[in-house]
Amino acid sequence: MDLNYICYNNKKEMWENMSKIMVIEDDKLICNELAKLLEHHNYEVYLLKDFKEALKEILEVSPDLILLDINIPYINGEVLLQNLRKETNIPVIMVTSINSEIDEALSISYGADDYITKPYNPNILLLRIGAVLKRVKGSFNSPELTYRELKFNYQKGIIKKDNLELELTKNEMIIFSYLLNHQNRIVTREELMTTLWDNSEYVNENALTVNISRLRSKLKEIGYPDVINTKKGMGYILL
Amino acid sequence: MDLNYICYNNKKEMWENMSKIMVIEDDKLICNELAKLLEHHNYEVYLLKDFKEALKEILEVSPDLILLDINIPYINGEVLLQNLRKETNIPVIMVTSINSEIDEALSISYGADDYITKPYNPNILLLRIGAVLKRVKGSFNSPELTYRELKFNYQKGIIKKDNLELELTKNEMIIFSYLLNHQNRIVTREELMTTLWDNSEYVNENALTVNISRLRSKLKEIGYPDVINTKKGMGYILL
DNA sequence: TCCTCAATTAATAAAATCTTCATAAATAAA
DNA sequence: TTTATTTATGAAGATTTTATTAATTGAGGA
Repeated sequence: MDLNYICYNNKKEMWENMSKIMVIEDDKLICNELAKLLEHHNYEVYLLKDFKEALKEILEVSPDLILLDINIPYINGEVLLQNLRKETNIPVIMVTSINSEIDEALSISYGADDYITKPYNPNILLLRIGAVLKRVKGSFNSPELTYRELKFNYQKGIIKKDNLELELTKNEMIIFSYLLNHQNRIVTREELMTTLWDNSEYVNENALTVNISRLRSKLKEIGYPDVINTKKGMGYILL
Repeated sequence: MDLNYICYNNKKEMWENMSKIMVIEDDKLICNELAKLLEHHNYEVYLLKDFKEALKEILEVSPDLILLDINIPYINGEVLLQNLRKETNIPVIMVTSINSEIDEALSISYGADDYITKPYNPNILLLRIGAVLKRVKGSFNSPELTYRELKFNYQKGIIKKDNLELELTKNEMIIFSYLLNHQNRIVTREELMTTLWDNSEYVNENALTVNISRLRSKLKEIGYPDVINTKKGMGYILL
């Protein structure tokens, strides 16, 4: 059978959790790079090199997201987008050439969910993809924050070290990620309190202490006993 | 010139004391109200209505704080926040819609310094803004004050010399940073007293002396025995 | 309904830092 | 040199802040 698209990353056992992304792009180089990038981030990638039957194949594959290059020869990406929108709501991220602001405005008015200009930063692309998928599916692979040898996945609520996994509770996660995101300074207890409990009525001061204590002991379990440093009278800081 | 942001309150003579706040929000009504509110409280307000070039303009304006609406169309505020965090530590307060608990949690995981839900009480917003600014006040633009070969990081509460690190306690930090910020003159003991204990009369004169003594011995540890110079009957000065 | 687990409170313990005290040193004045 | 005044230091003791552990509550799942 003569497939018009290529599917990378066909580890079937993972399919259920993976998001399908269809890339419509005529430049082979970019195509391959994109495929690698996305594959590496656990997306299931389909490449489409031209617009022949594009619509049909989109409907067949039913990707979770389409990355659409607007400068495909012979046909205008916007037209495809317009046609697509008549059939489905699959989110589309338009990839436009540099400084074509008009395109940006237009693609959105035609129903693109986001746009990105070439040349783009791969990380930004990934973030945008993640954001769009999250909007649509309510879930997406949130990037993992790393701290030393630890990988912290907020969405899943786990910290990984090699193949050790640590499950954090909601409060522990909030504390850890706040500290993680402010490694450069002392974080006051007050700050953590508002982060955890907003302006909620009165919550015992000690609740925070207890939560930190538990978080510490969990971190200790995987060999990080002294990462949360107490600055008495000032707050905490991640070492 | 076609500015993408608007600057309110441009009384130049006040700029130095004023904090710049960049508001990223698409709703014009809210925008204007916010601008009025903040302006009225002597903030220098910049409005950004969409995300085109947001990052670039943020870096250009270099605000002291960013108020970021998470529900801007086309792109996700979280993505901007993530990207922003790669470049700078400008504090961000996320403004989230009412029933988006996920967003609240996420904004923290992405490194927001605080969040507030719509509709918000203006006074609470102001308080939060004040709190965040106070945290970073003074030290934001130059997180590390240098003194000879010493780097004093107020936010981390440490003094570094090469790879030696000295941890200071709260009082020691207050004293050292005060001296550091007034290197050019003699600082009276009285001044230091009020800085440390405000006006509480009940504190023994000697408490200050003892605190200075300890600070000195710590500085001595890293090879700076004589930096705090006593001017008998007058005060202290940093050599 | 009961059970489980996380979150909070409560009670107590442990630290770290701060202040005081007693006394010594340093400087200025007489 | 002597004396007075100011500052230094070292070691308690006190205070405040944070930790720990256990008990209670409360929500969600079996």
